[in-house]
Amino acid sequence: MSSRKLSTPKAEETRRRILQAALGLFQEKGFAETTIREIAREASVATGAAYYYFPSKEAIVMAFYAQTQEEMQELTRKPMAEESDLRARLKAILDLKFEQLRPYQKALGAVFASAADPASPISPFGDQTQAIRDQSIRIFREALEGSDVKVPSDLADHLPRLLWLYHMGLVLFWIHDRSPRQKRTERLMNRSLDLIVRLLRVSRFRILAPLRKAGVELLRSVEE
Amino acid sequence: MSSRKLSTPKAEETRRRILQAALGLFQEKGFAETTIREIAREASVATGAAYYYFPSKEAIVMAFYAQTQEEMQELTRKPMAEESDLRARLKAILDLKFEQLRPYQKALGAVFASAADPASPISPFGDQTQAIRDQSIRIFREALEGSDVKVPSDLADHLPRLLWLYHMGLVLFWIHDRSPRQKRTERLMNRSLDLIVRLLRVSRFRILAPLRKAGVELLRSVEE
DNA sequence: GCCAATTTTTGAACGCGATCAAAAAACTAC
DNA sequence: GTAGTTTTTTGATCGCGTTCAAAAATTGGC
Repeated sequence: MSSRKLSTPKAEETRRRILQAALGLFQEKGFAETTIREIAREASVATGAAYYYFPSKEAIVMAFYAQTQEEMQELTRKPMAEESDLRARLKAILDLKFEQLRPYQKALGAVFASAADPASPISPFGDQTQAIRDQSIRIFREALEGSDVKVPSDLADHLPRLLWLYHMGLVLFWIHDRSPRQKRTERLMNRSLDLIVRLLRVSRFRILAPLRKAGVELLRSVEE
Repeated sequence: MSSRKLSTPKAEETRRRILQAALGLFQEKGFAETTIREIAREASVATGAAYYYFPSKEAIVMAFYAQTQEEMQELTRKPMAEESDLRARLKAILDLKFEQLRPYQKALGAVFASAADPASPISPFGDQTQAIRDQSIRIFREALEGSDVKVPSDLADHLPRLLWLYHMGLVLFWIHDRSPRQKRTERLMNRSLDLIVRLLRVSRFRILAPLRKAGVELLRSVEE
């Protein structure tokens, strides 16, 4: 994440200035179009200073990940305490997420671009993002555990990860969504939530047990 | 794709030399580590020549897409004529795909990296790759139509796209798969194929009709 | 075969992300 | 306060992808 063991003098302020300048510019012009030189200029430091605090341009995005994930942890606390219906709990998480990411929609296109490259340091699936990812998955675990839906235990083990993956897919769709006010994402979210909750409810039926078992086997084989 | 309206003198040969040099180097060292200067040197042309034939480094990858897709069209002809079991037909397609891509596994990481960026010209989901994508989806349509499985027509409309998406997911998994001889991908492929075929077989059951309908609604909302 | 028009090839130049030796500032112990 | 050490900042420098004006090669009409 950061290249420094945050030695926390007042010059830690510089780091914040650089991060803030970067996010502002990412928001304004996107990730690829923002140059390190601009970021540094905006933050009133020399070009090299950005590299003193962040090992790369992409690492700045990592810092952004971490920051938004911490915010999410806070933001979801209230709805998780107030609501017990699973659909409502999941919708609350997703709504908060999109509200939080909205200003960065354009910038995130380029960020997600690294999603699929195992070599990229900012891949949401890579080693370097594991801590942040785990924290994000935990939110879905809590959403499940505090809800009224009872899921077969073999399936329940995999559900938080699966829901996290689902939410990443939604974010990916949202990034591409050029419809007015992202109505298509809204529709997809509502319909997919319906389907998910219905699938979970029928997942306990005896007739579907062999199918469910095949599904769980599949999930197990993915998780090594 | 190509920047030239392939004026087809013998200097079209140059284009082939550049593409071949690029693919060789991508295979050897990966996409990001291969420089345009190297490609040009390997092809015995000046740096700028590469840009005369390909608008960018990424466009070379696009040409690679197109070429492999044409090969796939050829390669799948035989198994599609010989086999009628759906699972076997799908497995044949996937096996051929992985066999074809194996030499480029490392290079493809970087290629797929653009998958998620709507702005990237080489995103497999973007406008510029539509022709190639459609051709790829057609292979799955043929695999379905020539098979023995009967699928409800509302679902059948969406299946080729869905199977294409599934196959992209598998390729993505395969790129990340560092297990010996990609055994994990092999396992995931077999189990997911089992599940898909089973799901298709039960998709006609009356009891599941409402669930299926919800699923089809979901698919429809994605496809605008 | 010749010359004008066109296509192809060249390599210097640009701004980029990133690096690093050295300068400046901040901190520590006395 | 001062000297020595560490942290922070600087900007010149590197090789990269990409651009482009100009040179070279090719083509087509006569």
